[in-house]
This record gives sequence, C-alpha cells and structure tokens, in this order.
Amino acid sequence: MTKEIPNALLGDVARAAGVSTASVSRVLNGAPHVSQRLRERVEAAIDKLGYVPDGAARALASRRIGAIGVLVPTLDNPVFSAWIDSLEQRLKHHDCRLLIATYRYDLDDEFAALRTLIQQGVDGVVLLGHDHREESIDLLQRRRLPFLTCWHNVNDPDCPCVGFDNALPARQLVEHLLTLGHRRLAVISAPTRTNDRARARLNSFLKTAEQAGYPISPGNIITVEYGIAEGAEAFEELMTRPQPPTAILCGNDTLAFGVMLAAQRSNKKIPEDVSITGYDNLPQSPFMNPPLTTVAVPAQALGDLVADAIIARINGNPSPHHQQLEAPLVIRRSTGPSTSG
Amino acid sequence: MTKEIPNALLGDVARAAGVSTASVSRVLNGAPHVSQRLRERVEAAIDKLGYVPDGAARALASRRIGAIGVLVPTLDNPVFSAWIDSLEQRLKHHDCRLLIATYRYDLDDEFAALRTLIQQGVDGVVLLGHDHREESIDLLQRRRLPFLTCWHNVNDPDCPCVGFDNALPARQLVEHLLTLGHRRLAVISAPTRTNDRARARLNSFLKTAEQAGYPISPGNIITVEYGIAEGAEAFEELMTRPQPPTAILCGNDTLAFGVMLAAQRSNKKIPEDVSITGYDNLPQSPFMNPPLTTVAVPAQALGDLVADAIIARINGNPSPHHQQLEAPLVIRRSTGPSTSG
DNA sequence: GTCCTCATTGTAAGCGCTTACAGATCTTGG
DNA sequence: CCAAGATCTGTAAGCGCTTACAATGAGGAC
Repeated sequence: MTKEIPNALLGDVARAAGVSTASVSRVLNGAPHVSQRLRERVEAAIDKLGYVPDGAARALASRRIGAIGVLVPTLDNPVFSAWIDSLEQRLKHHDCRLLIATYRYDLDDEFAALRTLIQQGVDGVVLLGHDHREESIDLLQRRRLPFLTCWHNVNDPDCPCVGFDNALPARQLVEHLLTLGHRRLAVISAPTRTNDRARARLNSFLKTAEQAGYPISPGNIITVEYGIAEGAEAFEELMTRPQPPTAILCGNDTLAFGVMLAAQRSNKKIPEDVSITGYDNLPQSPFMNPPLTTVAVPAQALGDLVADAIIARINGNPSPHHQQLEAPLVIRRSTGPSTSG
Repeated sequence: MTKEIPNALLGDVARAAGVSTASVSRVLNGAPHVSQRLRERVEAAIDKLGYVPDGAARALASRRIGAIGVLVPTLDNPVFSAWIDSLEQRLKHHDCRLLIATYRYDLDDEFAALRTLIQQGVDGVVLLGHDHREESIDLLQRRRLPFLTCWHNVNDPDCPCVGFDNALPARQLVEHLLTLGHRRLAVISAPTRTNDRARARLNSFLKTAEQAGYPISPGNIITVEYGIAEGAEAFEELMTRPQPPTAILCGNDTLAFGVMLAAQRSNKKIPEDVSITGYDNLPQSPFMNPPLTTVAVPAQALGDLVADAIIARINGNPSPHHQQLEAPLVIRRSTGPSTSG
C-alpha cells in the first residue's frame, strides 16, 4: 500500500539509478553487454519506483507487441477451448500473449477480425483450417506477417500448416463399421460450406463407403449445426426411414452425444440396434453409456506444436512448412457387430 | 493483388488527399467538425493506399488501446466459454476487443496475468468472482483502471460487481429435495479454496440442510476437481457408504454428468434410486437421461451486461456499483420423490 | 608509454499517431 | 461592408520507449 508517484517512467528509473535510459531499456530486455553492477542498480530502482513498462510505447519503438493473434471459429466447441488452453500455456513460456478472435464460421468476419488483429500489431497469426478468403492469405503475405494454418493437412505452398489428416481416420471408421458387418450407414455432418475439416471427414465417409460397394444413400446424409439438440433431432429423423441405418457416423462427438441420448430415449440399444461413432474424443466420450468410439483429435499436442512453430517463424528460425500429427481411432463400445442381417 | 507500397502511413494518406495529418486522424476517429468533402477525399485516399492505422502508435498517442482484459480461471468450462463468447460479441458493438488470460484458479497467476494485461495497456479489466489477491484490487485502484468483478454477488465497496446470487438457488435446490422427502443428502463440490462461487454454493447447501434439521454428514461431502471422471468417481465413493445418500447435489453440471453416467453404469435408476442436481444448465443438461435438474446460470446475459458496464465505466458514464441477475432453478426429471423411506 | 581492441554505457533520433492550439474560412447581423 | 462568432483545417509538440551510433574506459601487446 506504498504511497508512490502514480506512474514512474523509464526515464525516472534511469534518473533514480543514475544511468541512461538506454541502459534501463537494456536491463528490461535482457540485452547482452550489461554489467552486473549496473543491472542490480537498475533493478533496485525499478522495484523502488514500482515501474511497469508501457506496452504501447514499447510496441511502437520495437515494432513487436509480444502477442500473436489466433482466429478460431468459436470457443463453444470444447475441442477448440482445449486447444487454445494449451496454446496459451505454451506461448507463455516464450513470453508471448494470445489475442483471440472468433468468427463463427463466417469467412468475411474472419477477414475483418484478421484486419483488426493486424492493426493491433500482432507479431504473428494462427488460422484454423484451410478455408479462408483469398484476401486473408494475401494480406498476411503482403504484410510479411508470420502465420500458420492448422487443424488440416492440405499441402498448400501458400499456407504453412501444422495439423492432422481429417480424412484418414474417417476412412478407418467406415472400414471399422464395414468389418463389423454394417451395410446401411448414415452420416450426420456439421455444415461444410466454410469448414474444410468437416468436408474432409464427410467426403471420406462417403467415398470409403462407396468404394467398398455400400454407398450411403442421400437420405442418410444429414447436415446440421453443431449441438447436442441437433444431433438428437437428426437421429430421430434417421429413424423415420423405411430402412433405418444400422450405424451412424457423426462429424463430431457433440453430435454423437445428441444421437446417443436420443437413442437411449427411444429405447434403442447401442450398439445392438445401432452403432454410433464420433470424432474429437472429448473428455466425456469415454464416460458415455456405452463409451463412444471416436477419433482422438490431438488438440493439446497441436496447441504445443503450433505455439513452437509460430514462435520459430517469428524469430526467423526454420520451421517445417508442413507438420502432421496422428489422430488415432479410439474404438469403444458404441460400435458393435451388425445384428440386422 | 494490387501492387502497392508495402505499408502506407497516415502521413502518406494526408499527402495523397492533400490534407493535414490531423484531418486524416480526425476522419479515422470520427471526430466532429470534419466537412463532408474532406472526409470523402481522405476516405478515398485510405482505400487507394490500403492504409491500416498502427495500433501501437495510436495507443501510445491516445493512451487507450481499444481492448479490455478479462481474467478467467479456465476456458475449459463451457459455461465460461459461452460467457466469453457473448462478452466478445457485445464488446464488438462498442468497437472494443478482448484480451483473455487464464489463471487456473491460482490467484498468484491471476495477479501476474493482471500485471501483464495492465502493461499491455488495456482500457479496463474484468475479473471473475470475488476471490482475488489484495494486491490485484490494489493495483487496479492505484492505476485508476476501470474494472468490474462478476459471477458473484458480494456487495464490496471496493469491487463493483455484475453477478448473481450463488447461494439462493443452492438453498432452493436443497428445499426442493427436502420437499420431495429426501433426508440423506450428499454434496459433490468443486474445490473452494480460491473459488468463492463454489464456496457460496457449498455453504448454502450445508446450511440449508442443517437448518431444516437434516444436516449433511461429513462423509457425504466430497470435494473434487472439475471434470466428468471426477464426478463419476465421487459417485462411486458415495455408494460405498453404509447408508448411501438418496440425493446428490453437485457443484456444477459437469460433475453431475459424471455422476449420472456412473449411476447408469452401476444400474442405479435416476431419480428412483438417487436424485441428482447440477448447477449451470449447460446445453446438454436438458438432453441427459433423465434431463438434469439444475440452476440456469445466466452466462450469456452476464456477458452482455458486463460488456455494457465496463464500457460505461471506461467512458466515465454512471454504472451501478452492484447489479444482479436471476439464476432460476430448472426442475427436470433427475430429481424425484425419495423412495427409500 | 602508446596504441589498439573490446566490453560497456550514453546520446539522441525516431517509431506513427493524437490533439491542444492557432490560424483560416465562412456566416450572419448590424 | 465589417466585426463577431462559429466552423473547419493545419502546425507541431509530444506519447514512452528502443536502438544505431558514438563515446568512454579498461586491458593487453608492443
């Protein structure tokens, strides 16, 4: 509760320590060529005056703000908040902050938010997925701003990427179901128009099934918004079909939860009456009844990797243009042998 | 894809438009006393040059950065991400950005994060709850930084607050269970040491039960970390009691989900064998089997209200010191008459 | 003792914008 | 037609830091 001069400036510290402003700045920034004695004097003065550097002035003079911007469709999805969480933790080690902006899957909003971030002077930008307005990538390139896309695996020379293959595990899920004897599959997908990840999953589901000789009928392909309620409704709709599917592939775990809850409610047994798969492996997936077969999206590892990669780019260190993580299948008891035929 | 001078400055715009830098700045900031003609000339020049103002320079000169800082324990909890989501949307209308920092319920980390935010020059700060290090509030006051606490309802002259009463709905939940005939209650609480919200709920559970003459026995009070798995384990522990509780009060919906899933797994019927209550009303609560009795925490309304209140404070407009929202009980089918006696 | 090198410190010029103030222009009333 | 007042625009002084460059001083080699 010390009574002190409201806001000490760097110059005040310099005066108090009897050194130049440059020296104070050097101490502050851990620059080399600073003697122990001087450092101690300055640090004492800083403590005494309760000095806090002004971020804006520092940013203006040094041309960096010590923060990166991340554009995420929504924080509503636990898989994104988990990712952001680990991204933030890891960036902290690099002494770097996070500016988060959301755009609700609207790429025009994403572009607008990107402009705002650039205006704020972020040192780098992380984009999610591969679907963006051309202007967004353009702007980043023209500004020479380090950036990264993630959560996908498109090998685009314009877009460095740290991600995983959305299609491969989707194919494996279908193969898993076919092996179990399922022949009438259905898909409940998130909207795909501005979401390459959802699109990759959906296309992979459809293509794999078709190539195996068991194409998924158009009536069994439902696209709904993200949400439990939406999953539940889609399930009910599928059950009105003359020949209901024996297995349902969901574009994400949340939709799968909706499906499972709706199934329980209408007394369908999982997996005896219908098998269910998700995609994400949210914390509660192993606790569902039965535990949910899904794909373990490496959200946390992705956060760490993205943090390291963007920092490397900002520092001008070499960083691979294209990095991939595994997204393994997690087979649990929500899928089982088909009993319909 | 226009080929243009990399980074136009305000001075370039002024030259291109044939006006002074002051006029450009005025147009940029929508200042009064700017003629229509001048405004149009400047706007044309801005478009032509693709000028983007430098946030750092602007912040340094104007002493505000157009962003507020929000300190949130974690983004892991959907109720917080929903709140942040609406906070961000609403602030956008006020042309204000959000800097988010998390501290994982560690108040020393919260203090450190606060310092960082202040250093970045945020125009205001939002804190969650009433538990903070004294130094944090001190720092805010000494800096004369507009700030707000929320999510609680402590009427502290030092801390303006926009929140709701955590204790009242907790009391109503207990009364609801007592009315249904339950006499052996249990509580599964989140850690309370640095979390006044959890503490208020827990204390209200205990006090209400005790005052009604049915105190909750110490063995039936379990504190666990946030999470589905944690709720499930706590349930299993409670079931090992010689006389298991007939109703379980959970500190939040996520714990309640864990309890419900564990109950299903061990073939306990809800609510016939045991009644369950939550607290938050997450999107999936109404979809559980059976739907969960809980408290509808007004996360979204709180986001809007907090946004308006902090903006008012920043602009020096009057704003109530203490604002309260309703957090109504939502009675669903996870609670029912006690059948044990 | 002189000269050179290198580690350390200081000087001062910005970084790109805002804004107080002053100056210019335009109305309007007398 | 002029002065007063209102409205618009320009000038220039910062905002609080960083950093290129210059200056200083201490050792060492000769």
